[in-house]
Amino acid sequence: MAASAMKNPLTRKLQAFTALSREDEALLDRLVTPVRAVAGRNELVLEGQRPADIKLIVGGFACRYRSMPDGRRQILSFMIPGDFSELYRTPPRSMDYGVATITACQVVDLDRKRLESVSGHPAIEEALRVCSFSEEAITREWLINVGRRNATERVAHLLCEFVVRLQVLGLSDGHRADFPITEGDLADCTSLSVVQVNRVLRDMKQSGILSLNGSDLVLHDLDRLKRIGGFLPAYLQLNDDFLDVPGKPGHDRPDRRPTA
Amino acid sequence: MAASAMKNPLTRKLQAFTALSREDEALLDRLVTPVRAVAGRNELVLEGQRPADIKLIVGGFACRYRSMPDGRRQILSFMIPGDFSELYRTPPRSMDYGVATITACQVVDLDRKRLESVSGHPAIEEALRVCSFSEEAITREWLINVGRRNATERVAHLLCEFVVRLQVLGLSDGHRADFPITEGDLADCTSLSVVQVNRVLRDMKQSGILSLNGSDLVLHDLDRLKRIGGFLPAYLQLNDDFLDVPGKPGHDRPDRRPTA
DNA sequence: CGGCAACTTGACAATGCTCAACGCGGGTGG
DNA sequence: CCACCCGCGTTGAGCATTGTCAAGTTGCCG
Repeated sequence: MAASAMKNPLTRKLQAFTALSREDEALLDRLVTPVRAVAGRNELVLEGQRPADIKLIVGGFACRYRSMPDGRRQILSFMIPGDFSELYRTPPRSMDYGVATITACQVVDLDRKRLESVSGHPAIEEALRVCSFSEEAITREWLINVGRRNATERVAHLLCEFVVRLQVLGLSDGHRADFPITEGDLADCTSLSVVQVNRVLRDMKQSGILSLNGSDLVLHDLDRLKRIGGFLPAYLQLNDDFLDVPGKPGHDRPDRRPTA
Repeated sequence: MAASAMKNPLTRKLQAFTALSREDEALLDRLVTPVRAVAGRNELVLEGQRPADIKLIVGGFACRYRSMPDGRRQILSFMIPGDFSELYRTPPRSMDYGVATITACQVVDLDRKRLESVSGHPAIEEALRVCSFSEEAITREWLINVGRRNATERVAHLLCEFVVRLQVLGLSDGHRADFPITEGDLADCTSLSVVQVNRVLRDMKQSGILSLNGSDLVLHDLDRLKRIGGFLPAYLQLNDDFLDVPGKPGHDRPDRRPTA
């Protein structure tokens, strides 16, 4: 696993969907460069515009969002390392959402032509298609989350999804993660008020489900959290390696964290 | 419009995205056959399954949906004539949603191979890509709807979207439409209770915004409805023919408070 | 004519929002 | 170096929107 920790986040993510050859990996390595640093709380793509190139996050967290006329914001999806601002299809007349960093990010500006260099590499193309489906499924899941789950369930589901996605990248062992997301961000994801998010987190801390000091998130009782949120990870379309084996309460996978 | 009313709904929809040649139209005509009749309230694709072929609706209304453990249902999108159950990409391991008819429908069962016969027809491929983006944008819009709009706004937005989409197919003049959707269906779309949907519709009828007798829907004050719902149709990615001319009063910021 | 699905309405309950206030820490400018 | 400020977190009180429950009507179809 030490070698795999060196892989770039895009490769890691796509390998969670489909097996890739060494040539595929080499091509992806070439794609993920040059990297540009962007501070936190910065716009990457403005709402309603049609950016010249596609942004690929390789470090840090960003989000797609929409602003409401009254100034409120709805986050449409989290973007974590390995995620594109647009996915594998002809761009539309104009984007219906914006993209902004949450934390400081490392970003690759991908010319659309350059992204097409993957054509002729069926495994990568297949992985990108599954990736595309996975993202749509996440949006559907968020619609369910906001529409049909109460405050506690929403936060629980969101945390479960987040940690699984990080685990794919080797950024979490499935229980602990660096979580620099503010309560305001969580509120914008779940369509709750900041106050309500705060209360939900307080209750979860008090019942020993999780702890959150600064940006250090620890999920002490992941199974409980999954049950609360009704989290069933099949929609993420991941390989079986990343999905739970049913019946195992504490499925610890040793050492996914490079430095701790 | 008489000749164009003869076109099949798929052709009409795709032409709202991109211009098509006569050969393209002929190909699409061949695709939309044979047609099978399905009664209302019937499953077309079961949740969690991976159907052998793609369903294309050519008549009637259907929906994508998810069932919750407590038996409630969330409708993820309306399917109207011209809509596919899956869109233009490699199918996933399993579907995270089901597809069911709402009214009696006419359905084409499309072998995946057969759908690939459009390759080599760039205009159709382009239209399908835009179509795909449009559908995703609709899902995002629904997430906004459920997350950030109150009951009146949600219903207003849903009705606006529905009528515009029907207009593209020639199934509405933009003000009147056959609307065989029950209040229960609307509740499942908007994440409201049936009771609340009923109250919203009652208020709208009383304030003269719309009337609804049986399945005959008339929108008397479309601009007001758009303002209430904050409906801005750009996300549908339609040709300018189908979009509002800017500068009309309908483009103000939406009313935040409900009508009464 | 009976039955069922959809629609309708009122009364009540609850989930989560708004408002307001305060703590805390890191950064910044004087 | 210190004071201030701003973003973030925290908490309580009151209340609005919407859900739940219950009951009754309508209308269609067999």
